[in-house]
Amino acid sequence: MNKKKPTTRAVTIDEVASQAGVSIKTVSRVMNREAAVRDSTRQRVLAAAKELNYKPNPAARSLASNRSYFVAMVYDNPSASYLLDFQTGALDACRERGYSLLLQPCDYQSPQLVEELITLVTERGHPGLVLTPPLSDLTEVVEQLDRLGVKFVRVAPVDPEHPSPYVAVDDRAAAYDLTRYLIDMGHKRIGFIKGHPDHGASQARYEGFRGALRDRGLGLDKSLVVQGFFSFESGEQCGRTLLARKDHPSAIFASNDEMAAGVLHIAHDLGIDVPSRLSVAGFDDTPVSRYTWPSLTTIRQPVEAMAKSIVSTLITVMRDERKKDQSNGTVFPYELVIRGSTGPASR
Amino acid sequence: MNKKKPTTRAVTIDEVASQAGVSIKTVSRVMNREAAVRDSTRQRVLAAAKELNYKPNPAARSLASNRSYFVAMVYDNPSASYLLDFQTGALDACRERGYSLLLQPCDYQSPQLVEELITLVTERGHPGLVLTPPLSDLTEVVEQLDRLGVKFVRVAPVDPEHPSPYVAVDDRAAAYDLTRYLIDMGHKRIGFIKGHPDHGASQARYEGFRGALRDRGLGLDKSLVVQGFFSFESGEQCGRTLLARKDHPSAIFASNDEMAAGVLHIAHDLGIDVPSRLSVAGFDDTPVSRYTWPSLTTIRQPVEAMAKSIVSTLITVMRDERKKDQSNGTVFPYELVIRGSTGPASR
DNA sequence: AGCGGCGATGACAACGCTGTCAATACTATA
DNA sequence: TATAGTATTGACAGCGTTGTCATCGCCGCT
Repeated sequence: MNKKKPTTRAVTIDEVASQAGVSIKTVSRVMNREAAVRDSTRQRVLAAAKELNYKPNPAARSLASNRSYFVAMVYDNPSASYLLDFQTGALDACRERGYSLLLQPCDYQSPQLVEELITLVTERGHPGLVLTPPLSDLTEVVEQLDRLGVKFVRVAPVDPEHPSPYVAVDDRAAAYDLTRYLIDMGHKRIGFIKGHPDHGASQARYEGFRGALRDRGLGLDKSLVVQGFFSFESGEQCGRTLLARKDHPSAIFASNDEMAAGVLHIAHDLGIDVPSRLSVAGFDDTPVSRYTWPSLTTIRQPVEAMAKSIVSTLITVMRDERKKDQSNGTVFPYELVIRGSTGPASR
Repeated sequence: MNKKKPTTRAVTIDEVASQAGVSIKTVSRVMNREAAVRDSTRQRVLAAAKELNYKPNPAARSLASNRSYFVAMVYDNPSASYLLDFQTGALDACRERGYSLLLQPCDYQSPQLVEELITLVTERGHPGLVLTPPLSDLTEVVEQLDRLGVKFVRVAPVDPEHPSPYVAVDDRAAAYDLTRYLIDMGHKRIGFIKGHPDHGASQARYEGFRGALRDRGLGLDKSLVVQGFFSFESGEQCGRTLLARKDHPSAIFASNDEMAAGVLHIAHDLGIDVPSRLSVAGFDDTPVSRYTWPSLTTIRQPVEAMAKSIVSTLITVMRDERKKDQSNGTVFPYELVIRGSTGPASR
């Protein structure tokens, strides 16, 4: 029976080698998918490895090769659900390729940021880095890492100029679509809560918003645009600002779900019914968007798929010196999710 | 052709040794906090290490010592905010001790669970494991891991019998307090939504609820107790059940915040005002509890601190530094957080 | 048949650190 | 001052893998 009792002792390469009747070096070649191995030999080795349930020892591997089998996710204070989704996708990609995921929380404003990352990189045997927003937009960091030969990829960078690979959604277009939807529901005075100014997406979303107003022939009323910081509290504050006036906007588009939740709170406080007297929309489709009352109209991003994709790319970069002519970015589709927090403008 | 990028090279132990004028073995001793080093020597080595910014190479370390410098967090589908909080605390403890955190999502119902964990353990050089609920309650898993000599700790286990270290809060007492608070607000008919039956905490919370009713001389109306599964959707469903009747309870205690959020949704749907006609309470004080309207009365657990503490303990266990007579569990304090979703019973 | 070339393989020395155990430097005591 | 006993320290051999380079066949070609 193949039901072997699980053992905690690892099988070494020598055992596989003698089982297959080859040298350990050949086993190593097979395990690393190197080309120069006769196919019959490869099969024999693979069979032996499988039978013995051999797994290369990662410590020995990275010691000998000075390579890393780690991907480090670098983030600063993300929303919990974003982190979870991203991790799930990243872990998925890692598992497929036999890598592990490290977590590197950090402070994007720290002057020692690059230094810290370098420390991480050298300490851990040169893992690849995944820079999530807003780190993906720190030009100086990106350039220094590049100069030092650190392999990295970026998530949702504003500036796709840098040749490092990235994933993103078209924030501008998404915000445009959502705004147009609101306009088409009859809203003429729409409040906008900008996202954290250090996140590239904030600017893009704002531009999408303005673009839709323009294309629909509505002017931009600057007094209806307020600066938020992606937090629930900032959403409350902005909501208070926008809703204080008697002639408050009939719709508010917040640059993320948490701020939209804050706006809803204030609307409830003020006794403004949603959506009959006020429509509220968010962005990201985090679980939050379903916990609020009413549920939020928002934009869904395929965060998990994006994470999986970009981490997979990163691993490719770490391994192969991927072809230089390949396009460096992937843009994923978004989806407008309409829920109860938006409705036709009342008159 | 072989263009050499400026690369980051790690400082090795030899350099520190010669800088400090000792053997590499002595440096090794200092880095591992071994006792048998004269204090003056230690200082000299530490100074040299600091000056050169030396960091031991973890791969070499674990290869040579057959020890792991990893802690693996094993979890099944947790709430995002729990995961984030826990990770933050766990990472904190790891950083302090120079360890790294691995993530191991898994399916607690999988028959191959133990096998998978064993694979992880052997592949990764015997990391310590942190079992989060409901994995901490799988007796068979716990016993097998123990038998195989895997080092692990448990989070919020029902059954603290097993000698492995654990952290928890007193779920029973917390639920008791929250229930008593509701009763003291004048509620006599209180609905209860049980948590996922596979989570140990569910039972404890239910017991606390019943205990408070009993101590306050209120009978348990079984028709007001429904089974949930910790999800928002199950909360909605249970809420619908409890609120369908004309004489619905005047308060509902859900075993976690997400289910409480579901109840609020239904209450809104049915036009039942909260808290004037219905009080709703949750458990966990996740961010969700502030996004709902009204904000949720709930129980706060110091998840981050608990994570830090238990991971720190795990590392101690991994290093064999733990005194045997030490108690194996730590119970953290909880806090009753009263917000807008609960109020006096209407008459 | 002899020769160069190349694909396939193996021998062996790292990789940076820790475990073992021997060597040396102290300390207290007689 | 000598001596045993203890505290410090270092030499050296791996840990399991990969990089380098030598070797071995086998091929086609002269």
